[in-house]
Amino acid sequence: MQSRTPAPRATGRPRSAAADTAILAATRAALVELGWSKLTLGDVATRAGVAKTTLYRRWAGKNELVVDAVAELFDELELPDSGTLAADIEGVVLQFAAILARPEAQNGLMAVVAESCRDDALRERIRSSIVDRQKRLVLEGRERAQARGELPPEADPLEAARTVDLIFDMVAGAVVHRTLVSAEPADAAWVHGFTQVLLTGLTGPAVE
Amino acid sequence: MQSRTPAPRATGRPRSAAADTAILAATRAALVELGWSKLTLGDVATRAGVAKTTLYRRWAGKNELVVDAVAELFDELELPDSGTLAADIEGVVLQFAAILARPEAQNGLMAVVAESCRDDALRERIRSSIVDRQKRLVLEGRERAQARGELPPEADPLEAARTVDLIFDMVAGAVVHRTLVSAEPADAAWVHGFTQVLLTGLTGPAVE
DNA sequence: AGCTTTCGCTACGAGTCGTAGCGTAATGGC
DNA sequence: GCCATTACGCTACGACTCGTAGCGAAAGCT
Repeated sequence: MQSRTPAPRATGRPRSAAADTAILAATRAALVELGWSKLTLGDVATRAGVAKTTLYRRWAGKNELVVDAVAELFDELELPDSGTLAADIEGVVLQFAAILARPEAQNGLMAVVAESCRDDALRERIRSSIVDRQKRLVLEGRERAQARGELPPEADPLEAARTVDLIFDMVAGAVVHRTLVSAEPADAAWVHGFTQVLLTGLTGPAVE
Repeated sequence: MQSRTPAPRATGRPRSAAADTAILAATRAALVELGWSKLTLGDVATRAGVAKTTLYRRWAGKNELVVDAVAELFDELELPDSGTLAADIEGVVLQFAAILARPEAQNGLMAVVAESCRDDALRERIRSSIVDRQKRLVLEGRERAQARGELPPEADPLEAARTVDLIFDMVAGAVVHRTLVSAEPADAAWVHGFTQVLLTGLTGPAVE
């Protein structure tokens, strides 16, 4: 799931699974204390109680390691079934905001996204282990809302995919920008206002 | 405006303004070719035709230099007066997307934002030289739309400021996420759909 | 002139990188 | 139980970047 296992051999000493979890935890701790730029693989190895060479045997570099370490933070994301689309959105956005509020997520996420601009393999790794898992929530929430009749059904599947992508970029982008650029907390009040605008638009009912 | 001038002395040899522009241009060129992580100040100095020590005399480090280099890209941002709120939004968002499509902006922007998580001075520098200039466009566009009657006027100035912040995070966040995370172009079709959702909401008229 | 500040250049210690080499530990197959 | 195979811990290494110090020369102002 995490380190790209290079076809696990049937013979020989198996890789320590405990080392994997220790390394990823140490990476997050180092992200909190040092941030991205001052994080060194040697330091992570020391924290995790493993040799530096072990790190290089499992991950190609700092980028891949941090992606895996941060990806685990998003494992807890779940789509609540609150009964209404608005409540579903507010619930999942609040979860997302809570993860982004953690310093290890802030320090790691933007840095690897920046690196992915020049590394397609890294971008693919981010997409498969972080982004797609988030996007699935949008897909499920949309289907649920359409079943409830809260959203009009899409006939064209290609058009539907475009809409899901748009919504996803709007939701994730707004929370990320609020948290990391504006540096303000995406708290319950903000999430409520955001959901109102997303559902009814600027010209719609007053924003609460 | 760019390098934090340390109280320009009236006496002595003045700093070469040509060196400043050459350094910032060289920084952008290095961002395109090398990306953030492999960009070194020694390389920038060589490209700009100045000594490495000159760089360190003007900027505290890589972060500050890249912020100033990227900030210049946003100088061209202007709010068009298209007659309707929707057209105004589409116009300015397309401009913003065009800037974010440039590799020097992609490589530099996210990296400095990531660094700013652990450096309040850097965050303030980004805010004053990049973010606030963008936010002013939202403010102007909103006032213009309210004068036209396209948006309801806000009585409470504090509430109005909150709404402007929300809209700004939604617009900038969506474009940034689309461009840098989803890695898809924010072209005219996407901007049109985005504007529709922003104005009328998901439950409003069909997206297109 | 004389003063002040900047500039280009060189050199330096400190720190990190990623790898190679070695002996040892932990599996599965015979 | 023995052996082949792989992972592990450890040390050491060259290469590179960092940020700074020191110097003489250049470019302004009064």
